[in-house]
Amino acid sequence: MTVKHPQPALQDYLKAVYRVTAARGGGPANTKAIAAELGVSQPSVSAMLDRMAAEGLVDYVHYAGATLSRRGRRAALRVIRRHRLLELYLERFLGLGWDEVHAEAELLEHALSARVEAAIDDALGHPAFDPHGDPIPGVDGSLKRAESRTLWDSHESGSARVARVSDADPGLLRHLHSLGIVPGATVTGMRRESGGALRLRVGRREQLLGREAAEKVYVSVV
Amino acid sequence: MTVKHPQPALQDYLKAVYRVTAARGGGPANTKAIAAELGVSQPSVSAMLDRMAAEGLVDYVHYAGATLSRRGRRAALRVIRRHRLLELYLERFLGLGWDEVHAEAELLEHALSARVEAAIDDALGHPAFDPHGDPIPGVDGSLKRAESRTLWDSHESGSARVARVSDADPGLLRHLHSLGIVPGATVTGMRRESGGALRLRVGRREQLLGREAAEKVYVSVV
DNA sequence: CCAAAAAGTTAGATGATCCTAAATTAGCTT
DNA sequence: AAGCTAATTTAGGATCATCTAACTTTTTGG
Repeated sequence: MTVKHPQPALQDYLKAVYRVTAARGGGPANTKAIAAELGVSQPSVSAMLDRMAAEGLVDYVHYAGATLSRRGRRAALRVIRRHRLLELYLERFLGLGWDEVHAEAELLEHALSARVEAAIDDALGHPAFDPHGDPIPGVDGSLKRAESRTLWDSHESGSARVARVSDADPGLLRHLHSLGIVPGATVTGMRRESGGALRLRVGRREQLLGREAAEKVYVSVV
Repeated sequence: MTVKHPQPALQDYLKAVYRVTAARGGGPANTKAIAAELGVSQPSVSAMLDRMAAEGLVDYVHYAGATLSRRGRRAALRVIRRHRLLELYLERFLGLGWDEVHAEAELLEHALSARVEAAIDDALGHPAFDPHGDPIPGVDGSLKRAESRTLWDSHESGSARVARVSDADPGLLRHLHSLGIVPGATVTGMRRESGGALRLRVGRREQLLGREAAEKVYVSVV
């Protein structure tokens, strides 16, 4: 029998194409980056992109890369919506730490029916952002634009508001949390130190944050 | 060392062997019944039982049937635990109807990590029964014995307490709910009618319940 | 007690997803 | 513009879970 909804693997590829495309400012996603994103070999990506192109989910030009079609984008946003709703739900209602929720949501997102998705959305009061500050797409595929300026790059502004934090690395998340760097927090007095660190203040604590980490925190300048 | 859960299909087979074995009072589960339980062909079952036997999950004698090994039983109870915890959680915390929760739990149960399983168990206060009155196995594999006397067979007792209800048929569940036949309810004045129905009272409502349905309700005589 | 029916298994194939190794293409660099 | 290198695709398999068709074993009923 034919399966009607995207398979788990397909959903992961949709997300990966979406993320890689975003990271390239809209340019086509290349095989290598998608493979890295998913922890899969490049030939696997090639093959899957062919399949997705045949199903009208991506525009795929061999050797050039893939871009989500309108349908593909809608499907990708739906997967991302479920992921982020789950992250927030797991944090709020089940007491998981913000460093744990990404991995758990990854497991659960493919098993979430529209019914339960809606129930979770209701329970959360139709939230706009997940625990890392990433915007939650609407059922209709609408999406708030995310901040793209990193904390590292905002060293010349007097102060900045933390908008979101890259979500996949639990260690980083625990570290940032311990420094008080969470969405909504205000950071001031940024100054780059020699040696690739950023000196900054959160509340009245003076801190040092490595460049690697500071580039994974996105802010709006205030 | 992420303990690798058995694959989704394997988990479904574990549950199926468990249920068929139970339905046969401990006797080995036969291929046909397992196939019917899972909606799969008999050869598929044959092949999977071979695999499960190789992994030490079942004792399988060709042409005779399969029984869960100690390990297989533990694994099956773990899957059932997750299923029933999810059913209860979905009903209590997400407002799903008792006729919906079985299907949704079926989808989610294979994606539930031990971490989230524990969080759900905590949120529910370590419950002993799911919404249909089925006992929830402990993490250690302990299990309360379930009532096995059906409402249909209790027609000679003056009254009975509903203990549990077969959970897979949403239509039946809605019907029973509308009659007030839910776990905990007390039923009195049972009398078999000609034509295969059971006359009974719930509270002060006099009702008729078909034999088919009355055989899917389990009671304790009071 | 044996032949037909029922149940079960073997054989062979399919589709999804993944892999490695080999061939091809594109993009730099000189 | 020729060649090197990095990226990509093609080729050829492997595994898992499933199917149908054909064969075998067990059960059952005259």
